[in-house]
Amino acid sequence: MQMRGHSHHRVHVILQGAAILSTSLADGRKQILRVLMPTDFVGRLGSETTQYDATALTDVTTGSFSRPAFEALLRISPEMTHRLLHSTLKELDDARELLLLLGRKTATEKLASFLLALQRRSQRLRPNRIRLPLYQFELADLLGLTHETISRQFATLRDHGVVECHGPRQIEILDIDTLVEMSGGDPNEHAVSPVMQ
Amino acid sequence: MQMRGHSHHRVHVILQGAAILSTSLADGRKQILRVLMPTDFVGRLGSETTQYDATALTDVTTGSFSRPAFEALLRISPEMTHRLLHSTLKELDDARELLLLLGRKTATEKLASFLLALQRRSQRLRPNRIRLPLYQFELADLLGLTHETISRQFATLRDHGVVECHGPRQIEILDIDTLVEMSGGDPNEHAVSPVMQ
DNA sequence: CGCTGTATTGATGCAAGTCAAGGTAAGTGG
DNA sequence: CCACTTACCTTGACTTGCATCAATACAGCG
Repeated sequence: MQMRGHSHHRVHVILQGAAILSTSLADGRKQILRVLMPTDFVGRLGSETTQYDATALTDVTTGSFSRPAFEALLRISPEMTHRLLHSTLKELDDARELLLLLGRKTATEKLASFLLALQRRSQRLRPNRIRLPLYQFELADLLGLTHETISRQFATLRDHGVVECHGPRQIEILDIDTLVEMSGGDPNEHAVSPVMQ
Repeated sequence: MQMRGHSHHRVHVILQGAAILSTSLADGRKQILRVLMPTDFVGRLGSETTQYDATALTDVTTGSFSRPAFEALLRISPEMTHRLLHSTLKELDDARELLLLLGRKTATEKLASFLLALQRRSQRLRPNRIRLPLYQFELADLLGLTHETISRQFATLRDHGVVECHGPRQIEILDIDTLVEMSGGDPNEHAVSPVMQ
């Protein structure tokens, strides 16, 4: 699957597999905006103008609506509208987390944060063993780095015994406390008493 | 106005004035997520966990709902739900534009892009005269730079005759073509023919 | 076996950060 | 009115984290 700008004015839902949503500049610099997972929507839901690229990471199966059909569905079903609203709000929160990462974190913190977010998300048999959905060179485009820097950051994580790599896109977290330390911390951990003036 | 984490589980609507929505790391590094303008919503709409800071830039008047009251409103009024959905989708698009800027643009491109976005938005008497809603040091926290870098970028824009500064937070765009050139361009300008495999 | 695509590692350069010292303009109050 | 403060901006010297460029390694596979 490779789509430019969600052609045909259709709305898609990811049913199985993973994909990435990205945008890029004229000279080829690319920024991945989101890793799309099952239940995620893709398409021109809001503005008529903004277009993104969707690229499959694995085999993907999707459901698909024409724009008018989708709008009719929303008109008929408040239930559906609420679900879409909540998933959009979740996407917005995820995007904002990424804004902080891209704008203010160092390379080390970026990778550590990403790995922790991934671990939080994926509840697997062995929780410290995670399958990376992306290659290192794709990770670079998600974290706003080069693939060389990603490789070097993985190397230092390995050297410090924080993670272990088992083949490509397969890593194991050995020392999660150090990883948390290296991540620069969550924004919400320093929550202070509510104030309003 | 200064709020930490939208206390009281309330939802607010900006009616007049401007504010910023931001988040920050434990050590003080800060990322501005959005400049809030009239009609923007603030509050814990989606997740129960994520908290942001809202800070007024000017005098601000807001409308306010308790969380249950707001949820009741959404249940009763599909009209309202649709409006909220659309504004959330718009916020998501804005956030994604900022993701590209933070992850992949240079300092020059960041400032140029910001000024162009500002000009696009604000339809004023003299279109090339714009009031910056933020001080330079706040701009730094929006664009993922330091205030020194912002100042230097303004200096080079001035030196090249692209903009002129009339007092703080008041600038005039003299050469919009060069500014567009310096902005690195829009992601959508290189749109290719739609493909889907 | 030799591609092709991904990852590693080293050498070097530079954009932006850091540190530091003013500058300017708008208050404030003696 | 003028010292003094406060808040924002500017500029310079220096440092550094990450990018860039380049070479090599490695694994899967047709």
